[in-house]
Amino acid sequence: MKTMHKEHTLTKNQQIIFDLIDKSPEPMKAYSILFSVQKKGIKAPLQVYRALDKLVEIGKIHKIESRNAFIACHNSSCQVSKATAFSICEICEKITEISSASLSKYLANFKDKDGMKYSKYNLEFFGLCKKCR
Amino acid sequence: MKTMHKEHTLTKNQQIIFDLIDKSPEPMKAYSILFSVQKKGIKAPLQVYRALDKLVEIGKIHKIESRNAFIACHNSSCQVSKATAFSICEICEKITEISSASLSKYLANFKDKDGMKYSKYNLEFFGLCKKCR
DNA sequence: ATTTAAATTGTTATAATATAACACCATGTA
DNA sequence: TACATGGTGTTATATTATAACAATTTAAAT
Repeated sequence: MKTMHKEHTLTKNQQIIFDLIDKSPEPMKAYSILFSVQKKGIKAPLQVYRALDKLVEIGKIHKIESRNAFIACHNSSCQVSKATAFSICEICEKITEISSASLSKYLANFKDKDGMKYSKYNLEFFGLCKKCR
Repeated sequence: MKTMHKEHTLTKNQQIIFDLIDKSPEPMKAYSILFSVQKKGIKAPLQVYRALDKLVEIGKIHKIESRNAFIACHNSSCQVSKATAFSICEICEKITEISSASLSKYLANFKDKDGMKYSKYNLEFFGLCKKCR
C-alpha cells in the first residue's frame, strides 16, 4: 500500500475542544474552554492546553496572539497554520480571519534586507468594524 | 507662541524602564524587567506594567505579542506605535524590527473584502536567522 | 499664586494565562 | 512480544497581568 497522506484523526479531547471552538461565534479563551468542557470530563488546564497546542499545530485552529484566544480555521487552504491574518475590531472585539490571495502572496514572498525568507507569519489588523464605525 | 509638537517627557519610572529595554540586546519580559529595576525602587509588577503600557502607547517600545516581550523601537519614523513588523528566529529567538517601506506601504493601504481599512497592525514573521540556518 | 484636572505613583491582593513533572494508557509496528 | 510514540490524568507551580484604593505629582488654567 502506498504511503497515504495521514489525516489527523482527532483524539477525544481534541475533538471535544475543537467542536466547541468551531461552534463558537467568537474566539475562545483557554479557561473559558476549560469551564465549558468540565461536564465532559476535561478537568485540568493542561488537558485543554495540550489539545489547543495540537490543534494549532495541525492548523485546525489559530491563536489570536494579542488576545490570547483561539478561533477555528475557516480558511480551507490552511491545512497547516503557517500564514495567518486577522482583523480585529477594537470596540466590539469582533475577529475575522482574512483570506486574501494577494495579501498572502505578498507576505509569503516577502524578504527582508538580509534576504531572509520566512516560513511562517501572523498578522493582526486593528480597526473599527462596520457596525462600530 | 505656536503650538508645539508635544514631546513625551518620560517620568522617572518610564525612563528607568525604557533605558533598560533600550540597552537590552534582546526583548525583555515584564518580570525580568521587574527584577532588574528593583534596586532602583520599582518593587511591584504594576509599576512595571504601567510604564510598559505608556511606553507602548507613545511608541517608544513595542510588544512582541507571540513572546510577551518588549523591545525598544528602532524605527525613527514610528512616533506612535501603529504599524509594526518583526522577524523572529525560531531557534535562537533573535528578534528584529523590520522597516521596509514597501511592506508598510502595502499594509497601510490594505483593505479587506468589506472595504475595511485599518488603523493599526502587527506582523510577526517566523523563520531561521542567518546563523541558525 | 491658587486651584483644578489629569496623570502617575505606591501598595496589597488577586486574577488570568500557561507549564513542569510524573505515572499511566493506547496504538501502531518491528 | 517488545518497543516507540503520542495521548491522558493529576497535582503542583510558574508566569503574565489587572483590580482597587489612597496619596502625590504635574500641567494648565484661572
